[in-house]
Amino acid sequence: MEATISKRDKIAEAALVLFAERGYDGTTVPMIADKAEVGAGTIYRYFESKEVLVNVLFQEGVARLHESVMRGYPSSGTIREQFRHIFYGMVGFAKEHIHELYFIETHSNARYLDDLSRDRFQQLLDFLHSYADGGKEQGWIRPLPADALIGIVFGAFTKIFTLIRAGKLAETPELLAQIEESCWDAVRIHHP
Amino acid sequence: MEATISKRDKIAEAALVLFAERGYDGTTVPMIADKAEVGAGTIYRYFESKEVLVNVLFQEGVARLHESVMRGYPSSGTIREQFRHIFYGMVGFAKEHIHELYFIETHSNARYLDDLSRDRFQQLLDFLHSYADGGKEQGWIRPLPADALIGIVFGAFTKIFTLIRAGKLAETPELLAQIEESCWDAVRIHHP
Amino acid sequence: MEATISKRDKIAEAALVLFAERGYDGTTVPMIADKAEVGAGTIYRYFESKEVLVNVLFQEGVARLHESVMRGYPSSGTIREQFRHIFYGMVGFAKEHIHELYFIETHSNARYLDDLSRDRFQQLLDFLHSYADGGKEQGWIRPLPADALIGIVFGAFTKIFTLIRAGKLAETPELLAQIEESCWDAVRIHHP
Amino acid sequence: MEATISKRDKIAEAALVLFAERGYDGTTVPMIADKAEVGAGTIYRYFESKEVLVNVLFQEGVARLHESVMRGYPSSGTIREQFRHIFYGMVGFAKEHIHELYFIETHSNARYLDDLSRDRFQQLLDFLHSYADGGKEQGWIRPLPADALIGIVFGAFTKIFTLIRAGKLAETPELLAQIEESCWDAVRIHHP
DNA sequence: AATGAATGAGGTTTCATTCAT
DNA sequence: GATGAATGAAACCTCATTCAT
Repeated sequence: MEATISKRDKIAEAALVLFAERGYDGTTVPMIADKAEVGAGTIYRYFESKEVLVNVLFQEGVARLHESVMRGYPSSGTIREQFRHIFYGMVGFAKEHIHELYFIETHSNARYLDDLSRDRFQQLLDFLHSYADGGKEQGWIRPLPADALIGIVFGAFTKIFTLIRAGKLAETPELLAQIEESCWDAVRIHHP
Repeated sequence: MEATISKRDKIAEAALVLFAERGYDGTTVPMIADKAEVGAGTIYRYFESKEVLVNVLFQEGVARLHESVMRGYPSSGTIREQFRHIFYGMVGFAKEHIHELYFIETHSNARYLDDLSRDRFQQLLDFLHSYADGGKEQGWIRPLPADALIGIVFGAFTKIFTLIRAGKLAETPELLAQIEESCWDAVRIHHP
Repeated sequence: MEATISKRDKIAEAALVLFAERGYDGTTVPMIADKAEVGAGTIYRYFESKEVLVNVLFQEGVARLHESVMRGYPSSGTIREQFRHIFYGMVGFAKEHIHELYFIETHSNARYLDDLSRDRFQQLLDFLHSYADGGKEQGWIRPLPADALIGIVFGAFTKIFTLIRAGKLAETPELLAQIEESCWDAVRIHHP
Repeated sequence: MEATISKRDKIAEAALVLFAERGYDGTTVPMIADKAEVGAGTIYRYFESKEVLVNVLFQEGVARLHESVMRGYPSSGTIREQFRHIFYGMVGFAKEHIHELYFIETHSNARYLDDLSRDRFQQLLDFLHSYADGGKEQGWIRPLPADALIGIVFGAFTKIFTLIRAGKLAETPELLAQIEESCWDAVRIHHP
């Protein structure tokens, strides 16, 4: 009665982990039910179908990631400060729920995502686009297409956290600081 | 006799594209048969099972990627030259078959990979590890764990080629040159 | 106390309509609960199971139909008068609850009817049998098996009321009078 | 290899009997597979879904019934002769496959019938309508709505064949002749 | 060698029923 | 008494694999 995790949340959590580990098609509803310790039928009281479930998880995840990146964004800070903010926003998000970033990354192009899911993800990309465009205009960021710049950082970052999640890399403040610098060096212009 | 070779290859090619686009679990054997324009039963003449098929494709892909990266490797060149060689080896591989790199990337941790597949992939990683370690020893590469360094470059690179494959980025020599520089800047030490 | 009675009746009424419209197997307990505006669990306070529910409804329906046909039966009237009485007894019953006759008709041979339900229905048939046999003995009714005679009238009658229920036929005293005559002509002997 | 009943036909036959005996919702796909002596999956090679199956059976049944009633129809015969022809067309159809008429009768208003099924059934009704209207114009048939006239005959007829199917009535030429006369008397005008 | 019809295990989903509130 | 969340057996359907042709 007190501090009980709701069934809905247990299901969502179990599904997220399994989708991240095995993919959507490799995860069965009974697997989710087992991990969440509920009956298989119970899942359908909270989510219309497996497809709706994955979309809800994706939308919620993207919303949280968006929020993590945006909260306290230094709109009038330097491009460098803004980059650091975005990076550590992603770090905070990834640390909070180690599977969620990987889930979003691996599912962002999935064929079973509905329009709303695609929209929400696009909104996040739009924000990053505007950051990249601003940085390019001010001459701090390389003159690459925004998609490429975002891809480089996002690609490198999620790969690193995948390694951390797999236990192949130990997450320390020092490592994160170095990765952050590495990513910044990947996108910034280097003046000789 | 040529028809026989061609049939096995049509199956392999169809399976590779589908696995890259829909994942292993999202691809059915009849789908592969349709795309390869063979009967479903024919697939089992060439591959014992769907699982064997995905492992064979993975092993062949990794072997080709390994070969692309290794051929003409400038063992006595500079770290910078070696980096460029590895990068353009990956480019050459990715251009040759746009789906194959993505297939390898998305399947390299899959639960259905057998020991041989994991081994072959590890051999490729080992080579990259030794490159990274050499670079660090000589003071050209950041003092990050080799896994992290490889992750950054591999993560960024495959993300970029995913965007190219999706048509969101146009592949030009200039773009590639910039990406190469960007990746190098991500891992090298910047002297003031 | 009145509310209690009303709740049982709301369930019975909702179930009857749904069983008539969708059949027993096509009707779910939640559907009945929705239509009756009660919780699904409440149904089980009044009826042990879905199967018990359909049997109770059937038995009550048959009892009411029997009653409608028997009340005021002119035991010493002519065969013609008795026929008219039975016919308008069925009409009265069907008008009182347009779904109930169809429900009885479509469920009278169902595999889930229990012995009591079959008995009650047989009692009604027995009464009609004795009427038919009497009519045949007196030379007014065709020398067909009683089952056939009853089938003809019952079959034609329920079909007509199905059309009325579906709105394809308007129920008027004139129509009913003609149908009554038509049914009588179907079973009586025609003297040249 | 010779005179083997095709799997498709075994499935169709098994499904028809079960749908007639237990209704659509009361029949499960495994039941059909058992009765047809095929694997459950085989059904889906021939019919897209259970719903498609019931529609195909309905359409084929209605087409055969229509054909039975129309073949050799005496367009220039008397109303009486035409009635006899239609009646014995139905008899021929019902005798050929004792379950099929009952299947059509009980499913003709089902919610899962598609537009084509409804259309085909309406075409049969249209033919009977035109017969009834012709008979009324010529003063041989009672001035009732065509739907009512058809309902009376169809209702009585299927009820009788249900009794025959259930073994409660023995089908003899004499019985059929009497039923035919009875039905005719139900719809014709009686001149004093 | 090549096919694709056939299979049944296992996938997603529904639903009669129970039971804590 | 009344509820509706929870359940798991069983529904419909898919698909990896086999095998007669």
